[in-house]
Amino acid sequence: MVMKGRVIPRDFYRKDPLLVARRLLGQLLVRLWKDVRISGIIVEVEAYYGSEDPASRASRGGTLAKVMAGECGRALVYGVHGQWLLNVVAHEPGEVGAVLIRALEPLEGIEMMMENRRVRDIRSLTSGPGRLTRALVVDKSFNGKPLYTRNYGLWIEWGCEIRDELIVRSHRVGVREDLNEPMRLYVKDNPFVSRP
DNA sequence: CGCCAGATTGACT
DNA sequence: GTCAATCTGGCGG
Repeated sequence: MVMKGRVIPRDFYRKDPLLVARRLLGQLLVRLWKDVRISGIIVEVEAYYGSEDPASRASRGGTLAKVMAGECGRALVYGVHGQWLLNVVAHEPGEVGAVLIRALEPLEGIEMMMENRRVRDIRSLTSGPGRLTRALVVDKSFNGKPLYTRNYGLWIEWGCEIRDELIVRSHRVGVREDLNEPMRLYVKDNPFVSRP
C-alpha cells in the first residue's frame, strides 16, 4: 500500500465503530519503548457502541462513556480483571463508540515483548487484549492520548490490506449480554487470534 | 469508604 | 475442559 509506514490520521476513526474495526485489521500498532520499536499487526478487534450496547461500559455512564463520546483516534485504556485493555475511540459525529484491540501478530521488538511477558511460546505473546498491553507496556497513562501522532510513543500506522475472504465475523468474547449483530472481527487461520 | 461485577489470564485436572 | 486470582471503576452508604 502507498500509505504504508505512515501514521493513520484522525479522520480514519470518524466512522461507525464496526467499519473502523474492519479497516483496522492488518494495520500496525506501534510502541516506542526504550528507543526500541515494538509493533504488531492487528489481527483481532471488537466494536463497541454507546448506551444502546449492553456490553459497552459506555452504557453505564461515568468516565469511560465520556472518553468514548469524545475525540476520535484517542486511546481508551481501562482495567478489567487486573489487565489493561486498549481501545481506540471511533464513531460518527455526535455518536459514541470505540474499537477494542484484542490481538496482534508480533512484528518488531519481539525480544523486548518476550522480556515483558516472560513466556516461551511466541503465540501467547500478544494473543489477547490483556496480553498485548503487557507486551507493549501500555497502561492507564495512555488513556485519552491521541494515537494519530507519534508524540506519545504509541500510535497506529498503515500496514497491509486484508481481503474480505480472510475476515471472520463472530460474537464478542466474554460479554454477558451481546448485541444481535456480531461485532468481533478477526483474520482467518491467524495463529495469534485469541482463544474463542 | 466498602462492595462487587467484569470487554481476562494462566495454571491445573 | 475447569477454576480462581486479579484490581479498577461505578455506585451505594
